[in-house]
Amino acid sequence: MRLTTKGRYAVTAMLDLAINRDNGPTCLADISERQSISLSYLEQLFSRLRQSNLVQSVRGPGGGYILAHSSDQIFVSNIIDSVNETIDATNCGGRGDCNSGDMCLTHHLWEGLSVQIHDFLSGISLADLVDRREISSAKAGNPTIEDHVLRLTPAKV
Amino acid sequence: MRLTTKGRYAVTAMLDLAINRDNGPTCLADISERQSISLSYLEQLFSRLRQSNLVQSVRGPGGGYILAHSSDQIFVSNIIDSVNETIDATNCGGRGDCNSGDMCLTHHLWEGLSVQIHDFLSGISLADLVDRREISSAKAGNPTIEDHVLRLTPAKV
DNA sequence: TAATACTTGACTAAAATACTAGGTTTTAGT
DNA sequence: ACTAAAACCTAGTATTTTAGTCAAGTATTA
Repeated sequence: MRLTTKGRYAVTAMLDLAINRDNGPTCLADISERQSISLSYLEQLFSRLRQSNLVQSVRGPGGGYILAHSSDQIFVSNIIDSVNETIDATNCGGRGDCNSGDMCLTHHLWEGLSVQIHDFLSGISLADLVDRREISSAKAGNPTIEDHVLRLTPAKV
Repeated sequence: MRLTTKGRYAVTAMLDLAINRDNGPTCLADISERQSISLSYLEQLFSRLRQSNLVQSVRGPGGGYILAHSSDQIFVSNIIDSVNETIDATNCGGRGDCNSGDMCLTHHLWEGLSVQIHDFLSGISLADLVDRREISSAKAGNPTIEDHVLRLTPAKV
């Protein structure tokens, strides 16, 4: 989980798509102008979004991008995961060969926290943002904060 | 709100401090060895943490750093805010002189989302992490997810 | 008084971010 | 068939951030 302006750009662009959904495919040039994001940077972002099957492209004149799913099925976490590489939370490259077990404490700890945040953002859909609804727990089926429990390995420091 | 390995380092180091609290001040060299973070990088991070009044330094032999408050009064959001510059969510540098009002839509939108995440991390204290307790809502007074409502300006796209 | 420990600042390398430039396909419309 | 609009692709570049090193301090106290 990485949270920077890059993710904001992607969420903003996807939101633009969701808002203009009724007008058919939205071309990147329009998004670029409306949201003040460089066209080529958008192309990079949408390349990833397309590979993640969050959008579908329509080539040729009048083409552009459309959401691959309904806006209540696309969540902020999906978008951010799509454009950001995930952080390697381990110090040993995931091999688990760390000395004295200390790394495993902090590794699992941060991983748990990261899951928390991820689950939280999994509860906010594009539809939520568009409709300005209360997020999470307003919709049945979404995990509420009470559902998230940190599960950690025993401390050893 | 920015979420990278830098914040993870800071949270990890602060957690190390919380765990070793009973042994008096903890020196950065010990944290460096236990958590595999370079000493000088820790110095940079703790310079910020001290300026934010999250830790206090004890100079001289046997010195080190101690938490400036009890571990249930220090929250993950405090730590991350301390070491990361905040993102400017506006395209116009906060002057609000954006054309056609589109920026203000996305600006307020992202700002609202950012507040959500921030409030969420404000519900997780160092004590929660140390004790591996259920986070948030397990403690009275912490905001629950239901308390957070996105407040946005009217759309205009 | 010397060891310990924090402070400060300058510097560097690597990575990520944001953008630029210049193409190539694809395809709707004429 | 031609044209233009759009996706799509590749490569490069500038800036910022991240992560860390190095060096020369200052303060504390055993």
